[in-house]
Amino acid sequence: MPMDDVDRRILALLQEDAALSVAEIGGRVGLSSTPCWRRIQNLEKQGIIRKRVALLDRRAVEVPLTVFVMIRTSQHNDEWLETFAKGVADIPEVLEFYRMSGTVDYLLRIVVPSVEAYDAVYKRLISIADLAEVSSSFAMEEIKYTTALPLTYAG
Amino acid sequence: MPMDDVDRRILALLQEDAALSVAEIGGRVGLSSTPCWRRIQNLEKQGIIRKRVALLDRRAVEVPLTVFVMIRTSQHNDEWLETFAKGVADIPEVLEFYRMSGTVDYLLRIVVPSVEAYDAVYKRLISIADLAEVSSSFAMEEIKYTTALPLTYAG
DNA sequence: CTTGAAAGAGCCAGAGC
DNA sequence: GCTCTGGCTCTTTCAAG
Repeated sequence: MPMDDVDRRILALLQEDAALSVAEIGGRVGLSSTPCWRRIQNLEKQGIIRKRVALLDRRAVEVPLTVFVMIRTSQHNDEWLETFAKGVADIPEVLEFYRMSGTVDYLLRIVVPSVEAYDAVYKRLISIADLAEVSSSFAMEEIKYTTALPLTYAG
Repeated sequence: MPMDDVDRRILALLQEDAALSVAEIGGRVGLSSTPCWRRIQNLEKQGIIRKRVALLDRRAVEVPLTVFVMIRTSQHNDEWLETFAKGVADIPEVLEFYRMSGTVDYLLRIVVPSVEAYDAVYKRLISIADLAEVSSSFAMEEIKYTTALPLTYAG
C-alpha cells in the first residue's frame, strides 16, 4: 500500500500534535471522519506511526543540561558491543546512542541536572565496559529540537 | 505546586504512550478517573507536558540515514547566529541543533534518505552563512532512541 | 481524596453510493 | 474510494461524601 499525499498530510499533522481529533484532522485534509480514521488505522497497522508520546519540559523535570559523549573503543567485536549496549539501555539519562563511522565509534546524548550528575553517569558508563577514549561536549543552548521527520521523501 | 510521586508515575506512563485513556492511567497509579484527569490537566497547564506527538518510522518515510554535523565558525557574534539559526530552522532534515562548548561550536543531527541527499542539505547549510569548518559523521546504527526524560531528578 | 451521574464529544463499525 | 448513520466508549464536568 503506497502512501499518497493525503497520508503525508495526516502524518505531518500527527507529528506536530497527536492530540488532534480524527474529525479535526479530516477537516484539514478534506476528508470526513470515517475515511480519515481508517487511514490513520492503516498507518498505525503498517508501523509507519510507531507510537504516540508526551514530550515533557526538560527544565520542569530538572534535566536542563545536555551532554554529548563521544567514545572510542579498542575492542570492536560483537560481544563487547552487546555488553555495552545492554548497560547503556538501562541508563535513563541516555536518550540517544549511535554507532558511528569515522574516528569516533559511539555517540551518546545524555540529559542531566548538573555537571556533577553527569560525572555520576560518566562513571557508570566506564564501569560497563572497557572504553579507550571518552570525550564530553556540553550543549550551551538547544536551538532546535523536533521529533518530526521530513516527509518530502516518503512515498 | 510541587510534583509528587503520583505525578511522576503519570508522566512516566504518558512519556511512553500518550494514547492511554485517563481511566487506564488512573487505574495504574491507583486513582479514579476524575482526580487523575485533574492532575494531567495541571501538568499540561504548568507546561510540564509540552505536547503530544506521533513518532514515525524513519525507514517507512525514507530517511534511514542519520548524520551528525559538527561546525566551527570564525564569527561568534549574535547577528551571525541569528542568521544561521533562522536558516537552519527552515531545513526539515535538521532535527536537532545545539550550540556547544569546546572546540566544536555547533552540532546538528540530520536525517536523510542517502548520502547524495545529505550532500544537498550540506550545500544548503554552507549557503546560509560563513562556516569555518564543517565535518560530518554518519550513524551506522541507532542503538537507542527515546524521547522519555529521566524522572529521577524531578520534584 | 472518593463515588456516581450525566452531557457532550469522539470513536468505530455497519450499510450503501 | 467516499458519505451517512447509529451505537458505544471516553472525556469532562458536576454534586456530594
